[in-house]
Amino acid sequence: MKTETRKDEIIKTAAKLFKEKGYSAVTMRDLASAMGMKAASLYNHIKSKQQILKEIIITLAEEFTSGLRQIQQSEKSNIKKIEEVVKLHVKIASQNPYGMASLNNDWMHLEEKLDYYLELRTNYEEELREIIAEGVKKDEIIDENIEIMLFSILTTLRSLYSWIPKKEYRNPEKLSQQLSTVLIQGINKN
Amino acid sequence: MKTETRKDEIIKTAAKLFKEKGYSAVTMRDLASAMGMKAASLYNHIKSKQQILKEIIITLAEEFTSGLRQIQQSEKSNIKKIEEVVKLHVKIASQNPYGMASLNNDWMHLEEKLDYYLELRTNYEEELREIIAEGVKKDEIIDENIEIMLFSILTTLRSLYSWIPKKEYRNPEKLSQQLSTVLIQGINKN
DNA sequence: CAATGAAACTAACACTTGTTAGTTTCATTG
DNA sequence: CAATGAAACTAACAAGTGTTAGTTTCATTG
Repeated sequence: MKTETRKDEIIKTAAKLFKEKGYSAVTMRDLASAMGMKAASLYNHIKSKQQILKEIIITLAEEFTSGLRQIQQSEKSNIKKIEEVVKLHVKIASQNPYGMASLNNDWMHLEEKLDYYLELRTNYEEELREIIAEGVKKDEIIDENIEIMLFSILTTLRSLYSWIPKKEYRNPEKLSQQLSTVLIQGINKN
Repeated sequence: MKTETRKDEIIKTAAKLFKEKGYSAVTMRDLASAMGMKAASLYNHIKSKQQILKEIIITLAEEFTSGLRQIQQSEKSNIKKIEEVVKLHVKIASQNPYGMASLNNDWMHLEEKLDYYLELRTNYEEELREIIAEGVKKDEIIDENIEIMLFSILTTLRSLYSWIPKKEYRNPEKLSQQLSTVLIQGINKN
């Protein structure tokens, strides 16, 4: 683990600002000011505003992709696989909640890398859909509309970044376990 | 139901554009071009770009607030109340998915009305939290972390706008029912 | 048919945007 | 101590921003 470069600091700061106002509303002067420098100085470290967004989003998207692939290849039940997916999202969102905001809200501002991002995203959804479908086939999961189950789980997990900074969610183990319970068992007592 | 004014058309078109690129990335020239006119002409109908955002968001936020108040005042079980909340979200998101995108993603760009919006939002969350807490107290709902149940339900409902335009969700009755099942009963078969 | 008024237009404004070019600062190193 | 190189700076740019002022178009109406 090498020490953090100036470029890394800029990207981290940018992610924080992007979370608050969105990519388009953050100017290079805003970012420079948050870094304690002038806008032009940023360009000693980064190539463009666009590149910052790209690095934030693509890094995260690839983390999700490789994380899910590992889960997919394991020999667990499909319910257990979903629990692992919950853990994956909690872990990544805990490590980088700011970046997750860009991933969720600013992906459409990717330029050259937009198609690549969409490919990763589509594949991710498809693999998760298959886990659910397998679960239904093997009688682990109720025979309800698969798209709705997928939607419900995925949107909850995708929004994690906005709740995780609150103090009651500092413990990723506990959060993952509680979230799994709610998503899988529901909230009904009977 | 009076006929749609030019102003209404502008706001509707703006909501569509805001959904695709976000408030900050949509210019008045983009909006004008989508309306088939020049940017300056927009100002015959609207006061400012900011006013468009305000009308989109505040209208929706107030719809949610009054909708939830009615549910709260009814004499149903808390589980039934949650089912009604699901219906409310499905109904509003079906009617105005574009506006919902602004409500979810661009509320931070409200200026004078930001505090008012945040008040409505906080109250909404608090009332829903109370329904869940009541449900737990009355043994209708499992005694799990209330914040997590609230989070899970609310984020799913808040993201509805992005899935509803897909054809399989055209039937609001069916969608509400299926969503309620998944959110309340979970996905587990046992 | 003259007057009205809604709704478009052209032209321009002051300011902000991302980015580039070239320069300065200064601790580290041969 | 001279040379290096990372990291800041100033100044400027071309393009784009929201918005205003004043004007034109033209169907509707008294």
